[in-house]
Amino acid sequence: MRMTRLVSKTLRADPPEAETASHRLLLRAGLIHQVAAGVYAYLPLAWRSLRKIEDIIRQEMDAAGSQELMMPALQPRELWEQTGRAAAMGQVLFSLEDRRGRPMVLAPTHEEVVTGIVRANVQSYRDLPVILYQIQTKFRDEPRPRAGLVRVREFDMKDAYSFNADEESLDDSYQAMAQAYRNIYRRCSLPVLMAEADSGAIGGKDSHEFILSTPTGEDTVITCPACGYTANAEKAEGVYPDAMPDTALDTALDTEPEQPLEEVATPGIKTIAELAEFLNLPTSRTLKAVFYAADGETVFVTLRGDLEVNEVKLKNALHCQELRLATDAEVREAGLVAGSASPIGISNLRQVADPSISQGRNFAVGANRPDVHVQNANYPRDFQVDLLTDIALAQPGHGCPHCNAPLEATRGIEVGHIFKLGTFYSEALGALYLDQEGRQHPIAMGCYGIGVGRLLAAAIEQNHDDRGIVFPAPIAPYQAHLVGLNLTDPDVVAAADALYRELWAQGIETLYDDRPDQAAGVKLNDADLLGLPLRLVVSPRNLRNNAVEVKGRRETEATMVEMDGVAAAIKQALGA
RNA sequence: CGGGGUGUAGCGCAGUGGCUAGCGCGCUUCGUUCGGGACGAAGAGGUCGGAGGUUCGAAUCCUCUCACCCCGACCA
Repeated sequence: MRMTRLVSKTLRADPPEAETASHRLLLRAGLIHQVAAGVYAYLPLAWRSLRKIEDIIRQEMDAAGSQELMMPALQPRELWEQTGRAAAMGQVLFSLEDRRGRPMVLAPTHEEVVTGIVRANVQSYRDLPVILYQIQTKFRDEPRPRAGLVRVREFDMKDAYSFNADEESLDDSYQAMAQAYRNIYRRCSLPVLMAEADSGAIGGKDSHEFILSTPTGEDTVITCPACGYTANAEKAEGVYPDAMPDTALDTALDTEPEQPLEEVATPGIKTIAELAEFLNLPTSRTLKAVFYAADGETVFVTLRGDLEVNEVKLKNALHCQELRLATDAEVREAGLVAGSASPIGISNLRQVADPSISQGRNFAVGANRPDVHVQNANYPRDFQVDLLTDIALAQPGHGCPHCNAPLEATRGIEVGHIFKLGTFYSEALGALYLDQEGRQHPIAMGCYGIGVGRLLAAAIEQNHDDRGIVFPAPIAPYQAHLVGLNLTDPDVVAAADALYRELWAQGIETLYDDRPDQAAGVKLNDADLLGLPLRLVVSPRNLRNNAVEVKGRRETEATMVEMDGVAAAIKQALGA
């Protein structure tokens, strides 16, 4: 490709609206063009890169025994009513009407349609297992698109669906997909973490996310450096620090006898931090009360003062669709005193608590009266709860649930997610098969997603320097960036043109900076910005030595190669 | 949806009631330059996000509205 014919232009300065590296570089290098919030055109350079990612995905998916197909993005809304997901997805589901007024949606994912396809085509255990995949445009009306291609409303996703006779077979498909995913990321030069993840309201047993560690990521992953335990923070379990054996305080806490309840005046004290300081106690000797609205019902949540609520765990525990913090009005209406609320004496609300409330004794807690707290609260002596279950957020420093070593936290971008779905969709949509004995069963399903554009963004997030993108060779739009310097010199033009033709003839994808009127600095800076693996410079100086200058994007020093041997040298460099 | 911010030339910005709306980059033409973002000269390019209002007069003041960005609850 000649740069004089390339539609996109590089930007001289960073676009001010772009915060994250990938967003900034995608815009600046002319790879994407924004059309609306979270809606982007992929310009030719990006599209070449995306197609390479797709090729890698296809090769690995095919190798794992799955079959590619293509499903429609436009679907009847009715299909989504059947599984209840129209309501579950809410505003995220792009909805429209056709000319007859029939409700339609732009699909955010394809479980409904793919299950229908399998229902129509699979009747026997002999037809299973099946894994189907596509690479197709998805639509999600996200509340807040952000960071360029990281979070958008229209995006290309590789989505795969496995259909198996039983759980054991499902596990085989799941493992095959997990391995395919690892291969895909490795081939894209992306070191990912495979983290245990929440499987969402639909349920199912296993779920893993593939997270690329970057400081700008939206997700937090909890890892154990000792045993390798890795889980999304929303899913992760942690052993609370007080339960760890080596603090004197804990031993004291465990043996301390329960003391009688005692009111204490706490003027103006509203937060846990203030309370702990006022009473000269660690926050782990207080109880924290938080109020949520779960599908409209106000729920009273208690956990130890040093812990935070994991809303995903709470949502799963409550089996509700919508969970949010209760508003001030709802709190008042329920008769609660924000800043001094207490589970003691609450009888009109559903109460949920974390087991941490019984790790330790004689807690300080609110008194349900302003400016008063209570000391020496003990569960279950002083209050009861309707549900006692793990709803705490694992935090760095907490103990690993497997080996008790201190956990660490990492930010990252989710670049893939795999789920065991179980039989939710096959039951809702009647995708059944007959086993050897002629008995009917719902098909066990799994689903597996990779955001292709997000993967490109993540690759750039991970592979760049202060001069620009550093494309991993397998996903670079072109392999070589041929720069002609001083192209007003006919000899240089002739030599560069000839080399350009030769490289393509040798199968080396080459971008040719044939702009006649740009200064050397502009061209070299653009080459760094675009970040193709190899840069070749043809110039009068090099031509006098009958040589071409070759430099890898990550290298600081160039090497001179004889003109005749350039193609061979490039092939060797790219092969290595 | 809550909070914060921005809309003026292709891009980045200046312009707080007064003449024909400016600056830098980019773009066009000519000339000079030519290895890390050149120089000179001459040009082209604007519904000042949109609608309504106030005023002799609005990019500027008021009302409404739309779009986009950033921070929080969701996901590939």
